[in-house]
Amino acid sequence: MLEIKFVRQNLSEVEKSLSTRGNTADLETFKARDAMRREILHEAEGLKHRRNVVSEQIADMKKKGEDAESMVLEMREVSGKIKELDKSLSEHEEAIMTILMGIPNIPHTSVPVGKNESDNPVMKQVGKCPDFDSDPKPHWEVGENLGILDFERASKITGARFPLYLGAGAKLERALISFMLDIHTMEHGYKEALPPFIVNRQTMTGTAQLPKFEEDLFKLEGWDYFLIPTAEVPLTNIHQGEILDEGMLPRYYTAYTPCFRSEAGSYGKDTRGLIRQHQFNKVELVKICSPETSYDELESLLSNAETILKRLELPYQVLTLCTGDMGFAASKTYDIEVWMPAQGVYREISSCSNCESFQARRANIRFRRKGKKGTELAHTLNGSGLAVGRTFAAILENYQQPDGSVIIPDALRTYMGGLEKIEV
RNA sequence: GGAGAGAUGGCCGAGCUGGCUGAAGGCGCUCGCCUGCUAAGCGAGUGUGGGGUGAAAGCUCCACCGAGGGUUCGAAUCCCUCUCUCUCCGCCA
Repeated sequence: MLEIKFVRQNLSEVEKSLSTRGNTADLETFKARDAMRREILHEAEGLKHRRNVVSEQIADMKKKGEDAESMVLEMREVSGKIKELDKSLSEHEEAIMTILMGIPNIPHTSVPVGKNESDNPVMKQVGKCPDFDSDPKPHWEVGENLGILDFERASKITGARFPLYLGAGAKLERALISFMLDIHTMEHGYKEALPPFIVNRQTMTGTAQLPKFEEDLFKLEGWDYFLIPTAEVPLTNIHQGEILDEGMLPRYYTAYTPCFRSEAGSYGKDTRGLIRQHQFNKVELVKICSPETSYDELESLLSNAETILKRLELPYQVLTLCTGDMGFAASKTYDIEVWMPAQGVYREISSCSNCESFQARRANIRFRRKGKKGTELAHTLNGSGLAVGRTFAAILENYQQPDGSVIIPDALRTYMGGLEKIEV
């Protein structure tokens, strides 16, 4: 959410930034409601002041045994008026909130303007794409042939877009999770968390999944609770409503969680394999920091995620998302895409964003500078480090052998009990 | 699931027979004094959000005692609903 004052004072800038993202908002209504709100607020506060003063007089008079009946009658009327004003005030505030909640973050000045994913500039490409004598198989074929992935039985158990890992496959997924968490906690300084996988409405609103994107979420029947679509949600909300000491910043958190997404509107996309599932595993990185450090923190967050791919020796590229392709809460986002040889394309495996104060304002995450009065909003960042299922898929495709087996990347072997190769 | 107790400022903790209580007292923290050092002691200050005014410091007003409603001229204090925490019983991984 943007600051109401900022929107009030920068209407045209907000409108311009919205258009580069391909969004609109009812700023006319905002302007009108905002003006009315302030007018009513002024009147209501004046009456409340009068009520406070007169109530004190009434107390004095009663103490002296004097008759205060006429004042009581007058105040009865004033209180009625206040009640009316407060009601209309909250209506305006609700309407303003609805508009404000629907406005995406303002892109950072360094973000390239563009319409969609085809306008995302490639920043760099790392690693060498493997050569294959014959056409490489897609990961679902590799996995099913090895008996480590079973989509048919998964759909029997639940339905489409759920994974079933078996044997060395289940173990590989678990190994990847441990591998990623160990690097982030032991080498990059993140604190490991194991948060709830179900969160309430306020938490979902804090990180901006709500109110706008409710249809993307799984909601529990009979509860105002939701399955998390990413660990970004519980991790960023750890300090929801808190005022942190400057010395506590930056906070780095990492967690493995399953992620649940309804994938509404993606029918027919990536129907095969691990790429687009209703449930998938992810190791997430979250940072909470002071505003002046957040763009440096974004660069190091990106490099923390890249480390995983480098250690696994998987080829990848990094893109800067253009204004039209960025997520709702982000000011700037880098995507990491891993090489998928069977399709001959790079696929997103991590998305690293600086949300500046956009989420912090909603989740009320503030900090106090030493020796300074007042509080400031923190900046929040998040990134995948990495999407585990997609990493699994990339390993199957990049490390597949002509005989159908899959070599385990060196870095992972200790996590696989020394296993060097998965074969039938 | 049944019975009871509670939720107050950074923390602890009064107030809860309604009216100078934004809130006693203590701890912590900041600044100053004192002091071989440290500790102790003394003095002052120390919440958040939102209006108005001002270049700013500031001044001023409104709101906030878990959340939301209600009663009242007036609510931290009374009533209702909800959430959470704790204790006991039951059930259970």
